[in-house]
Amino acid sequence: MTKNNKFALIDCNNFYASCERVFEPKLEGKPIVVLSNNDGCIVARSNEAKALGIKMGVPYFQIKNLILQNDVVVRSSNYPLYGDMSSRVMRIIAQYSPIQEIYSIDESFIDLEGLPFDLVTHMQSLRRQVRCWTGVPVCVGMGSTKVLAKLANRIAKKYPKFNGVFDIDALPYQRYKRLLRSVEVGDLWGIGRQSAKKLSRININSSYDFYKADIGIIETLLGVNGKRVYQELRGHSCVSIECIPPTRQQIVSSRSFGADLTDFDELNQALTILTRRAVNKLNNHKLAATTLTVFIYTNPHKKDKPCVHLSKTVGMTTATQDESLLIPLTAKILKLIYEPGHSFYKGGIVLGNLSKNYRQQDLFSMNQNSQSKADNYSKFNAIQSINRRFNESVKYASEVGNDMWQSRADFRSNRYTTSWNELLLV
DNA sequence: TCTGGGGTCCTAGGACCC
DNA sequence: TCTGGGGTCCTAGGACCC
Repeated sequence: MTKNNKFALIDCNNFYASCERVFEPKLEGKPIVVLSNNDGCIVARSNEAKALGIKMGVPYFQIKNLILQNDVVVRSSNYPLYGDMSSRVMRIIAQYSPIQEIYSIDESFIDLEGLPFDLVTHMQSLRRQVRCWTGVPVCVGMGSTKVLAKLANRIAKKYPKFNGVFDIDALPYQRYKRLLRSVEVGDLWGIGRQSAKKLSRININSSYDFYKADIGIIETLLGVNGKRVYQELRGHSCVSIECIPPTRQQIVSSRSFGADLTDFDELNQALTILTRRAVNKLNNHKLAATTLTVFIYTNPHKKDKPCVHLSKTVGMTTATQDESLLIPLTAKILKLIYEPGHSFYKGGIVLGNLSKNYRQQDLFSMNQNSQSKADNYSKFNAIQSINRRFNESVKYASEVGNDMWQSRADFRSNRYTTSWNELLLV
């Protein structure tokens, strides 16, 4: 290690559940769960819900009884609300360090190295300010590597005596050792279920077992990623902060449908709308794509029916961001892969091989009537600006249909911060 | 009846080249 | 009987993250 790194990980506590509470304070102290799209699985739980033994990721229908018996409050996920709350939290965090990485919707790393403050006090004031300005509770973990900051955050959350801020570097070795013994290796950042299983076969179960292990064995078993975690756990920083998000490689837009679909037109409606969403994202990032993948799946959980994965990728000669090309192309690909007789439960599209959108011309189409190209381009722009202003009011015919594909969201709260019609009433 | 969505990176294997 | 060595690129699948 050449320099003394110092990272902090700020993580919102039970983020989605906390966002719901901000706008419904009567939920304070009650068990809350938030469901995934289509009200399928549990994706967030308040502490009270965790205490009831509700696990992350379990299907909602499997624990419906438990939920009813314990008066658990259920919410469908409300991404416009969470996304907006997240950006408010992130802006506050940014004031506490010049170097910030927004790692996920509810987590941010900042670089604390060289800051002329007492770091624990500095982070306590961050916590207070986020809580006070947004209503969202956060905890802060500090360490000389990202893996250690993550681990420290766990401790900050778990033990109230630290008041939400914990610096793992401050521990003397004996206590650090004890801490590692109490954490399963699979709870380290970067060690997932499969790796934990492999490690368990050679009697590595706790983080301390992992810490003590031979680096060669770890690399053989887990590859470079495992080796990185190992080194970070020993205080050698291998993963740096990324202030600028790397250009994305692909844009995915997919859904499990509200009901199983068998009909071509129903599938086409769903995929058209999903394509439009992906294209909007593409344009927001000022990117263009050269490949388009369309896929439809039957439900793998239904054991009595064959599990069918149909998909096809096509490449285009030039990178495009034009929905008037991509939407018909989706329909064309769907026609190629579609097989009648199956019940499809999920589908989507992937835009791949993304590049910066320079509106580059195809070398081989230079001779084409450039006037028709220009017409096409201005039509595309006109539709886009109308849709931005009037809420997606110009549609493709294939976007209109029976809406059978629409996901369930039976328990959605209001979009309090992003929709005029859904403001909080006082 | 009912089982998320959106990403990244790594690795192994195939195709291809000289 | 006997079938090189070294390299690149692409893709599919696996593992991980939230």
